[in-house]
Amino acid sequence: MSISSRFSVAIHILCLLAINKDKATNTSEHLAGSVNTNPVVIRKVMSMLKGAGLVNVRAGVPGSELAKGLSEITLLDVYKAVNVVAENDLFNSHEHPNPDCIVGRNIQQSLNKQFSTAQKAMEHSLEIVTLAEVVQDILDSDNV
Amino acid sequence: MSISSRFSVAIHILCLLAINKDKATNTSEHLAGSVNTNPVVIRKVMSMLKGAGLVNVRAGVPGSELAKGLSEITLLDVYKAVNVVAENDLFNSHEHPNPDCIVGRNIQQSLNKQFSTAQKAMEHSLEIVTLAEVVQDILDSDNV
DNA sequence: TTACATGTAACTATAATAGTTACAATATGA
DNA sequence: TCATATTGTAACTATTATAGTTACATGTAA
Repeated sequence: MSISSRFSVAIHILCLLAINKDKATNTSEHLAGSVNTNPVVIRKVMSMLKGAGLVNVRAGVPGSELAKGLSEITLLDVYKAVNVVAENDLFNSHEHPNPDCIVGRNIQQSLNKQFSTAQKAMEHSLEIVTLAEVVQDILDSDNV
Repeated sequence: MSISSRFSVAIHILCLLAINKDKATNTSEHLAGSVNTNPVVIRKVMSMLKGAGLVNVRAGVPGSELAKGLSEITLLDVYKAVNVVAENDLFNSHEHPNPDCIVGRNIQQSLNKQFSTAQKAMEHSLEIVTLAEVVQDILDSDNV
């Protein structure tokens, strides 16, 4: 199991928009060239980012741009925008354990506690990083 | 995307073995009755738990038992035993971004850092909880 | 040696991902 | 206004993983 690459594609796109300010050139075709995928994949991700208020893009108008400052967008914002993991659903529990068994009738709530805590720990790690840091890291890496 | 319920099934099994010390009655048939699944599913999970040294079970001999003390088994041990998430593979990155683009040629290492940190945060959360706590929680819940 | 459990291969149904084709809807410049 | 180019989306495919199931070989012990 792995979290969908929609997330990494979304981060890639947003970094590109941050670095290339020339809005009109940021078409799905062009972005697809950098990500190395199909333009329709880009447009689908773009549609989700637009829904979350992270990018500006309009039907018929070529190109796109960030709708917020780089340092105002955390990795958690992007993660939620592209809907790769549902609320409290990183871990999948088996359903309908036997209620006639002490373990069966109590384990779900115990697991939910632990799983929820673990998921939150992961999400918190994404929350404390902004795209500004990721872009800076990319620029730094390229200048070595 | 969700992490396989093999993990929750494995925890369920281990809790049962902790509560029912009568080894011979812990057959895959019986465990399947509490988890509410097929005995073969139990045997597959059991095979992985055995491989990780968490349970004792032998071909031809009915039943099973814990191979370690409850407080010596963390949720991370179980998670690794059933192999639900590969090393550094919780997040799936898009492959082959364009090396002719500054973002394309640098984003993978930036993402790997962030994704690895997030995965470790989640796994650490599992590491600090032992099965002893989960079993105690189950017993407490049942006595309300 | 019989009975019964474990171990495992092979198959099914289901669901999600990533990519693709096709086309409608939209906006803009000539 | 119309031609053109792009976005938005539906519909389809191939691939992969999960969870469950059947079938049967293997192993143990009474």
